[in-house]
Amino acid sequence: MVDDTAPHPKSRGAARRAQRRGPTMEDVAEVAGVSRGTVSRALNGGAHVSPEALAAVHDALRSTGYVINQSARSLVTRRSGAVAFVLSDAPDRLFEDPVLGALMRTCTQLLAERGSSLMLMLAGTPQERERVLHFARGGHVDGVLLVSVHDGDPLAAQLHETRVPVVVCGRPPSRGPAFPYVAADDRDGARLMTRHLAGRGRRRIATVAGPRDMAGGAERLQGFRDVLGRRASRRVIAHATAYTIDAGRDAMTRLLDTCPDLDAVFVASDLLAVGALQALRHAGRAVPADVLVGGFDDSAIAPATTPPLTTVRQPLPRVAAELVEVLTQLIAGRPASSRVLPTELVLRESA
Amino acid sequence: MVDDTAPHPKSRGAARRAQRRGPTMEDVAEVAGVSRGTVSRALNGGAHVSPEALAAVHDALRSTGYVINQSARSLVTRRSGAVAFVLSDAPDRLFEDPVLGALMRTCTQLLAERGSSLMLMLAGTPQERERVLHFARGGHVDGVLLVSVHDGDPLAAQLHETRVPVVVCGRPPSRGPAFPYVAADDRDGARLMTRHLAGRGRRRIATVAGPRDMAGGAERLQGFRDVLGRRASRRVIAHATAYTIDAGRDAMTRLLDTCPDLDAVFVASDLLAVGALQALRHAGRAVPADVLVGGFDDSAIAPATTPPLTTVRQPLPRVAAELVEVLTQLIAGRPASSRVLPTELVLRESA
DNA sequence: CTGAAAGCGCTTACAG
DNA sequence: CTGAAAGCGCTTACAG
Repeated sequence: MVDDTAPHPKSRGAARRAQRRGPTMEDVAEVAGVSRGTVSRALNGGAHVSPEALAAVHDALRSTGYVINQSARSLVTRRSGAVAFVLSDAPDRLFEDPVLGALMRTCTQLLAERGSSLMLMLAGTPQERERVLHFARGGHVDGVLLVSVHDGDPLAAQLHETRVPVVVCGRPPSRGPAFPYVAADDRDGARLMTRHLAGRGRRRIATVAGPRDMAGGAERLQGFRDVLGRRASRRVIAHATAYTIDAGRDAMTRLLDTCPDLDAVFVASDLLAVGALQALRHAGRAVPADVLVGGFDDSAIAPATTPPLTTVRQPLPRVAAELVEVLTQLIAGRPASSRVLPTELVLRESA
Repeated sequence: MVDDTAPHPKSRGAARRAQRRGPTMEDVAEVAGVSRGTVSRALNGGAHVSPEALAAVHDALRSTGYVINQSARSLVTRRSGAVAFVLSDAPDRLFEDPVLGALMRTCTQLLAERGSSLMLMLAGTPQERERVLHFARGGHVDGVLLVSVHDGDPLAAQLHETRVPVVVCGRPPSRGPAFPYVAADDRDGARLMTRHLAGRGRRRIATVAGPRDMAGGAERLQGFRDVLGRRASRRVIAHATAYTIDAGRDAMTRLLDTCPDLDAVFVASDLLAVGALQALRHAGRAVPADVLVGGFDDSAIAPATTPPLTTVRQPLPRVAAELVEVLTQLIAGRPASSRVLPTELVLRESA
């Protein structure tokens, strides 16, 4: 006769389940009639597991409704399964930009397909940056996607010290650590647009450049200069203070002041172009009759401006895909190199 | 004489550090001259720890550069420290909307202040939804912020079964599970705008309503009807198929067809209004001279449309704050009730 | 192929 | 107030 009141293995599992803990790997093993180790192996690729055991485990998995405990797994594998999407610039107004949304969305999706998650992190303030570093050092994330870095950004250098895998979106400033990056070919895109403007017979071509210290800005301005040479005098260049509609309006207004006879303008982002169009309208200049306006990005807003915006397309889905790909390589310990993706001119009505 | 070659406790820690594992709580305890338990207590509020021990631990914390291992902590506390921000609708075009960006940004920030992280998750496809459920069941997230649910969304019901804390952004469909929600007062906002339109002497007021099955849409339409009564015939209502610029243009075009004599239109979102303005312009109707246009949201695009958009402000920062607050309560096991936040009219030039 | 066992780094009753 | 110890749920050499 056995003492039925004595606790035995089976009752433990039952009790645990009763208190809503969810089945553990031990429970699955019990149901499948194998050991915990075998269940684990079956879950992780199924190498060194017999077909029968595999089948039994799979049955047990569904019958128990097993869900792995990621914390327990992470504790031993030292992989969190998450990636930080870090907005390195003061992101107050950054979120207005559809470009960012598109990037975030595609990254989230591609990461999910690889079983990883996107953790959104802000890094505009010192405390926020400290938090990012903390996450990197503590292994809370396996890698970081660094978006919108600007010159002299302290975060990049600090991240470098943590040795966490990092890939930068956009060409990073030359003075920071040499992280791999993925960027659209900003310079060539700017050349494409500037040439287009010049090709339409305009003589006085100006540009609203991006903020001086931000990724992409310098490249696009350089492309503009490549085509225009000495004609690209300072009077013809206005730097926006941020990538926002308001900043675009202000910069365009200044441009109209310093260079009233301009007949075309290359604006370094679509959002800036929305502002530039406003300023032009306000000044009574017709687009494209009096002034040709070319944007950059081909974001969701471009076809919706008045008139619809001729712009340079950044291949955002590809940027996102390469970003995720490169980071995945890095996390796996494999080397990965930067990629620069081609841009293309998208003709609409503004130029 | 002691055998110096024998491994002893201290050498273990040193070896571990050498292989770049980072200091553990054990190391901190050793440096502070206390036990691991005391370090843990010091870290978790410092209750039942003497001032001296506390000081010693804090010194050791900085001198060792200790960073907690979140996985280990989560394993025992059953708290992940992360919250899922779930985009329940097919999010293809959703990310265009600055409203979403603002919401995400503020939530991320407020969550960070409370030591939690925002995990972005898409839930447009069955696989994506399954992933969300998996995360909820597996405790990978402590709670979920459900954004943009629509009628008949299967995710809500399934999430309910997992018993994970959920708070919905926007008024959830009446037939789903009764999650607490945080919403702007859509109905009252719509009334405000419709009354404003009527107050400016317009006789033929139409509306571009949101998609039939989406959160907010029904409420805003109801508010419109509240004011207009029987005058709100079907001819005067066009439903957009999504909250996008394109859908706004299409809906406005249809409206112009069915109700060519309209002299004012209440558009259920700013992004839709951008499209509506395009359609109006294309049809040669001057805004506001011929047609008054009122939007909803007061998103970043509103001041930048042509003409600047009169709209209804949703208090997004407050929505985000309440969302985080309610979810925090729920996670802590305290009950929390829904909140509806007041909206206000923002007068610009379109109406 | 498979099981027993050690170990990942914490937290938290339990004694004292 | 504090330490010793159990335990959270996994993975992964190590034997067999």
